[in-house]
Amino acid sequence: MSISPPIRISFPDGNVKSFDVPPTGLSIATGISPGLAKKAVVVRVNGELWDLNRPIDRDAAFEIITRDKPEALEVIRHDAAHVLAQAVQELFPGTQITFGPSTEHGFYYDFARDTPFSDADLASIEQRMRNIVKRDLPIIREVWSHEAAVAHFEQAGESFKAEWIRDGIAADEELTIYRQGEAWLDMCLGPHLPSTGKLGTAFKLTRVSGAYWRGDANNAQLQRIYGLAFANDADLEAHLKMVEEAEKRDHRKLGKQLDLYHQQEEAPGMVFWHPKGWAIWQAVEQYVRGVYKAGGYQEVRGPQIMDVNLWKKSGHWDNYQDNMFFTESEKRTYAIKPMNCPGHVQIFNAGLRSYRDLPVRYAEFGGCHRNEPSGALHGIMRVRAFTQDDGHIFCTEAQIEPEVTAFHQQAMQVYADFGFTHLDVKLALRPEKRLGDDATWDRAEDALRSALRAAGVATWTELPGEGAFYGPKIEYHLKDSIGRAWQVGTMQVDFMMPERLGATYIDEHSARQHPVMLHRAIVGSMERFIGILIEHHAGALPYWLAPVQAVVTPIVSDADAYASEVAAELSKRNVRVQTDLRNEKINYKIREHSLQKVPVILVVGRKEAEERSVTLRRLGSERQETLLLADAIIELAKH
RNA sequence: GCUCACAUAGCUCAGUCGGUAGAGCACUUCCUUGGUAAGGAAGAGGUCAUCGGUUCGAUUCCGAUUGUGAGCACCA
Repeated sequence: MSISPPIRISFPDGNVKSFDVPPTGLSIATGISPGLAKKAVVVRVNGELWDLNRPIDRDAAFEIITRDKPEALEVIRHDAAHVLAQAVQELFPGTQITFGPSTEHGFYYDFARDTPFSDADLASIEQRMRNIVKRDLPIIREVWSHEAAVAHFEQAGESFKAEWIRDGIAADEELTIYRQGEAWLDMCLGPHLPSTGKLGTAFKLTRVSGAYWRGDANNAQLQRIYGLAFANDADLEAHLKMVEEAEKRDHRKLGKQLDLYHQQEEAPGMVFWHPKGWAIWQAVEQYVRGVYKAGGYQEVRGPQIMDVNLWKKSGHWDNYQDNMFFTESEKRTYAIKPMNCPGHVQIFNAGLRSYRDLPVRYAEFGGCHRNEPSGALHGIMRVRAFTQDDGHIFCTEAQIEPEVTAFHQQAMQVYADFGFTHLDVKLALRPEKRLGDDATWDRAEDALRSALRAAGVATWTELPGEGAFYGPKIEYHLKDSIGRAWQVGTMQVDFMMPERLGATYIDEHSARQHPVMLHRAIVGSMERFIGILIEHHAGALPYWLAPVQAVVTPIVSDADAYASEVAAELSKRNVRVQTDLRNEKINYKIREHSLQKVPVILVVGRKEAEERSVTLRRLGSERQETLLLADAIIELAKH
């Protein structure tokens, strides 16, 4: 028997300890203190997370990850997924396991089973999970050969697992199996907790839904069970509270409560804007119109329908015919426009352009219709009829970078003006189905990268395969009240469309050239953006966006005439103001207008009518402030 | 589009193990003129999403359709 050299373990504080026999994370932790061993979830070995009971067979930089660390939470959640899988297989034999990762707040696991899980099943599955935790089954890591694993899963009737090992795992990749107790195992990269008891009680199954095997709609439909999991009960409780609060901000709920818009069965995915909702729209539109102007854009307007041949030329028909609406007249088929760019190209083409004219910037509040799949519709965030703050810049290749940089800065200013400080910047790269050659795509993608750098963006996420069929794009994403991210702005470089639709300009050598086309939007869809605004501000829009900025209400009917006069004066200064002359007590009216999120309530009684003053109360404050009418007008007319 | 769930008054919801329905708020009328988050009384309001089946009888059970919700897929 040869004597192996001692194993050197170095700790984060710089200490180094030698072991003659490979220690485990748990044994090292126990050596330090039993308390630490109890709190330990996994260990970090040379940067990799390892199981507590996996022998450390090499010299290593070593760190103990306790339960309160973010990395530990991920392990806990992943473990919950495994416990869920075991519970389901114990209760419903014959159900196949597939995958079950951790998520932002918990975990899910996808199962293959003919009968759907019911809500009642969910409750009994959760009970069984708690039972498995109580049994405190040891979780053990084993390394298997591919053949053994395939044989095992096939014999067990787990065809999805067997398929994944064959197709999804490289032959030279280490394949690990985690046993959970005597009878249950799953293939998994790990790491895991040392036993199911360590999972604790802070988990909860939330819902069951469909998902596709390997994320492809052509594959088998699986059943996904979602759950929440946290390190302790208090965190789970806090999360549930937060979700409850977030649901109160849902734009669909607030849209109804604040009487902003409605949707109905006869027009799925379309919006009926009520006066108050449309007032918000107008405020946003006026603001964006100013942005167009400041950015050197000329506002234009194209037709709503155009001959389908134009859409065949542009390539939209090939890619999106299933998602386009068509109409027909006198034996011609027209497409209801799903985009504004071909229209803008027609306007560009209507005259002879010189290189001296470039860049040409067109903008439009362009109404578009897209026949989105029914399952995609969501309030006013994802609709079939929407309006883009769309713009197209026709320019030379050299002008791309300054144009993109200027756009980025303008976009960030717009988001800040609307109260958004945090947003994600992404760069979507060439998709599989695309126009143009790779060299052109290389140039387009690099142009966007260097423009982002020039604009001072330090980090962005690159999304391979997510670009438009005609070019790569920068995307700006905001999150809704329940954490779902929505794309708002975009900037896309397009070398294809001008050529396809015959856009040219005359260069300095009198030669015809195709310009580069930049597609850009800042708020994106007006509908979606207003939905996000409603949620972000929980319905209490800032004064300049509020549909009703002020309500004037008398205390006694003797002051009705004065209240109307105050409202008329404010209205003259373009304040969106209403009166409330109803025969109700002031408490009642204050409550109602406060719930309607009106930023300013002006109360007038006999005293104010005599003094020609108003008593002003701002939303969110109980403070009252009496001002002379003349001063109040100046104050409220400031937008 | 796929899986599952849901659809009752303007809104939020209850209810009917099959005998055509109820509350609160809102609305209308009357009383009340009240100083900063709900004053009181009376009244009116529903083909229980649509279409079909089972049944003596369907809002209730079954099926289809439409729409909505969650997730998946999609998002020019």
